[in-house]
Amino acid sequence: MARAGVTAERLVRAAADLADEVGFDNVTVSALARGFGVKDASLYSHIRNAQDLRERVAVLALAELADRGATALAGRAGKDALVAFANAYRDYAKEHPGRYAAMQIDLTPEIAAASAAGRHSEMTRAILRGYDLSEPDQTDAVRLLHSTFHGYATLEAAGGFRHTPRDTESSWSRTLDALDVLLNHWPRT
Amino acid sequence: MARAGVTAERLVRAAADLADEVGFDNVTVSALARGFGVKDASLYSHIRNAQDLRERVAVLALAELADRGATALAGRAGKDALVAFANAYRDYAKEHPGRYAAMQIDLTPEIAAASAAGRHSEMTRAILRGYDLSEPDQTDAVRLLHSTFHGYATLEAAGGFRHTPRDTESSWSRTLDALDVLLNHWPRT
DNA sequence: GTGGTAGCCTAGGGCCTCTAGCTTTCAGGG
DNA sequence: CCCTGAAAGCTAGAGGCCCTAGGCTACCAC
Repeated sequence: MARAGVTAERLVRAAADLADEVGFDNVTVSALARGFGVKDASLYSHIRNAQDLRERVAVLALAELADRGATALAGRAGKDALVAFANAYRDYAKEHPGRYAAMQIDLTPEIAAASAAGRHSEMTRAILRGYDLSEPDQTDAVRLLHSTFHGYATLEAAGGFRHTPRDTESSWSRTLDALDVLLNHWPRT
Repeated sequence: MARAGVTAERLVRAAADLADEVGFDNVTVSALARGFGVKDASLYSHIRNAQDLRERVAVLALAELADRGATALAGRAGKDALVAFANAYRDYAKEHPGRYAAMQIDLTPEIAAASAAGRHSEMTRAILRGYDLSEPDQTDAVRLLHSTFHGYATLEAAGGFRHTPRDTESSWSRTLDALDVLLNHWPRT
């Protein structure tokens, strides 16, 4: 009975990789066990259940994306920061569709609080320092930016833009230009 | 052997209702059969398989939402149209989370073409008639609007805005103001 | 009445989740 | 060098979901 050397961490990483390959919905405990050459039941000493596994993948993805965002923001301000951060977001979604999908599951407040989710809001807020916005406009703008990034990434990944000839790269670039203009012309209360 | 009177249409409608109640991911052929007081296998003469069922729910939701959008747009133009359409979109997502989730699955090109998906783009484009935009800016703006509506609706539904005190209603209203400003100041090429 | 068809059924196989309880490996202390 | 306890795996098995194959039955049209 040779040990496969399974740990919770390796398991979650494998699950994330599998998600990127076959889709988050198709990640199963059984498939994962097969990948490690081990029986399904053996994995339950590392994870509580399938839901737990999914949540861990979500937390991993949130942390990875937060790191990328932080790198993108480093040393940039204003539109530069906006573009760099937005690209980090979209690129991650394109490179890691499974991980990105995992991020969308509804985390319990406790898990969400312990995750990197907060860093995402902070960073989006940091971008706005390059623009002249005070509360509550800032919060509204954060929500708009986050919505737009997320919406664009998911719609593009789901092929929602395929039916129009216009290439998504140019559209994305223009969308960022537009958001920059928007933040500069934010309607005052 | 009393007949339960199952038809594909009633099945799809029941699936959609169930999705709104327990979440789209938890809609199962078995649960649906139980609801009709019928065995699982009996449903397979009405639907091809579980995936087929999901697609039909998606198509139903797309059509319903398109109808609401059309009603909202009737007799309105400019910002009025923008706000009415956006609200129709968001309200539908709030009232019918399961149906809304169904709309996000990746439809095959054939099914997508036969669905009301095209009407959605058309309507979004119609809103832009109130603003002065020509191609390719129009397509880019359509994508931005759609992304933002969709992103806001999904993030709000997933509770992504819960951690900030600011109420989502006001944020939404201001977001629409901002989008109106944006369309009026769209960066020219 | 009598067909035909549509609606339901039983039987059964395959995959996935998860629990319970047992065996083996391995590291560290006596 | 042996012993032992924890960690890593295993088998068995129950339950749920998906789906196919093939048979029965209610109902409508003629």
